[in-house]
Amino acid sequence: MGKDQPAPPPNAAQRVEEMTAALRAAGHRITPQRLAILRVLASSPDHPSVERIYEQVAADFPTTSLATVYKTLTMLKGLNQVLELGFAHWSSRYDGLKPHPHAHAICLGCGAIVDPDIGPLDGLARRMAEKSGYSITRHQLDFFGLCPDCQKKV
Amino acid sequence: MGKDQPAPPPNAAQRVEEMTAALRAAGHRITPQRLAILRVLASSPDHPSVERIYEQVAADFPTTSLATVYKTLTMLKGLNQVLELGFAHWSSRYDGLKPHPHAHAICLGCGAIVDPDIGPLDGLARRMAEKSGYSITRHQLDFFGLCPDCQKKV
DNA sequence: CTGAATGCAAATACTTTGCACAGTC
DNA sequence: GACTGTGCAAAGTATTTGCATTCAG
Repeated sequence: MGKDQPAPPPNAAQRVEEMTAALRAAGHRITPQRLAILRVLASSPDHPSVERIYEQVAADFPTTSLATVYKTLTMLKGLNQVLELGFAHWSSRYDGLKPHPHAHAICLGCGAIVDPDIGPLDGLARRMAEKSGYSITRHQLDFFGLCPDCQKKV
Repeated sequence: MGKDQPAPPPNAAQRVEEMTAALRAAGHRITPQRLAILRVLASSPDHPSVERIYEQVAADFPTTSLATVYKTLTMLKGLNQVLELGFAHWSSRYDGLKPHPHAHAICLGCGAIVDPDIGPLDGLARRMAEKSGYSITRHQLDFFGLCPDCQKKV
């Protein structure tokens, strides 16, 4: 049992299935380590960092290495089974529950990340494509501020 | 004379003034190195990297160091005189012309960055604040894809 | 003159890579 | 049994920091 872990989402088991299937379909093997990583991803609505995923995996699987976590995440990213939230000054965070681009709010105080549905960005993406001439394949929208808890602490 | 540098924007001189004033107002000194950095920022619509800024500054000012460029940019960031576009797997890029958050399109082929006006994100920011309870102070919206030139090359 | 800024080099943080061994299919 | 995946350690990249020297105000 973790510290203040949010409740695992209802579709966790299903997501593990999907990710497993995607790996197999791409000709990759399902090792115990990978399965453990998938389970962590599928049950973490809090967008864990590599380090955090590693800690949780290492709990049941002490011999796991950070490198394996990195490699697995890179693989899942390539299969669009996990969304990487990359930042300049902090380590990346990962979303294995909704592996398609969507807006996030990041707390500058404690690092908490949430992703309520605020509607699609298709309109903006289309306008950007038109005005820039770029062919857009991916996007990242991050709002930075303070979460309710950290607002109180100031 | 640079390589394929875009034309410097008309308000370059004015922006140098503004940035200089902001530095002075904050009690910082205007050194030749800093002035050179400001000039590069004010005349670069292409969102240069630190390395690129450094190269240009070093052209007229061979003794400049990367550390100074980093320190100056951090300072300007704090004064909201430059916008940092931070990414996970590439070095940050800087916008000294429009130092307030706005959408960008990044070419995954050549790294070109453009920022046509696609309208404000206030609505989304408000919705995110309401739904998340976060107090939002800053945002970053990036579209990734291929620029017109790189589309041809594929 | 005096304290802030520079420039060098060393340190840091995160991520990737090479390779021998282990374990899945 | 073949060959991918793992885990360790070393390498790589981007950025920050410490400190003696220099210089702007």
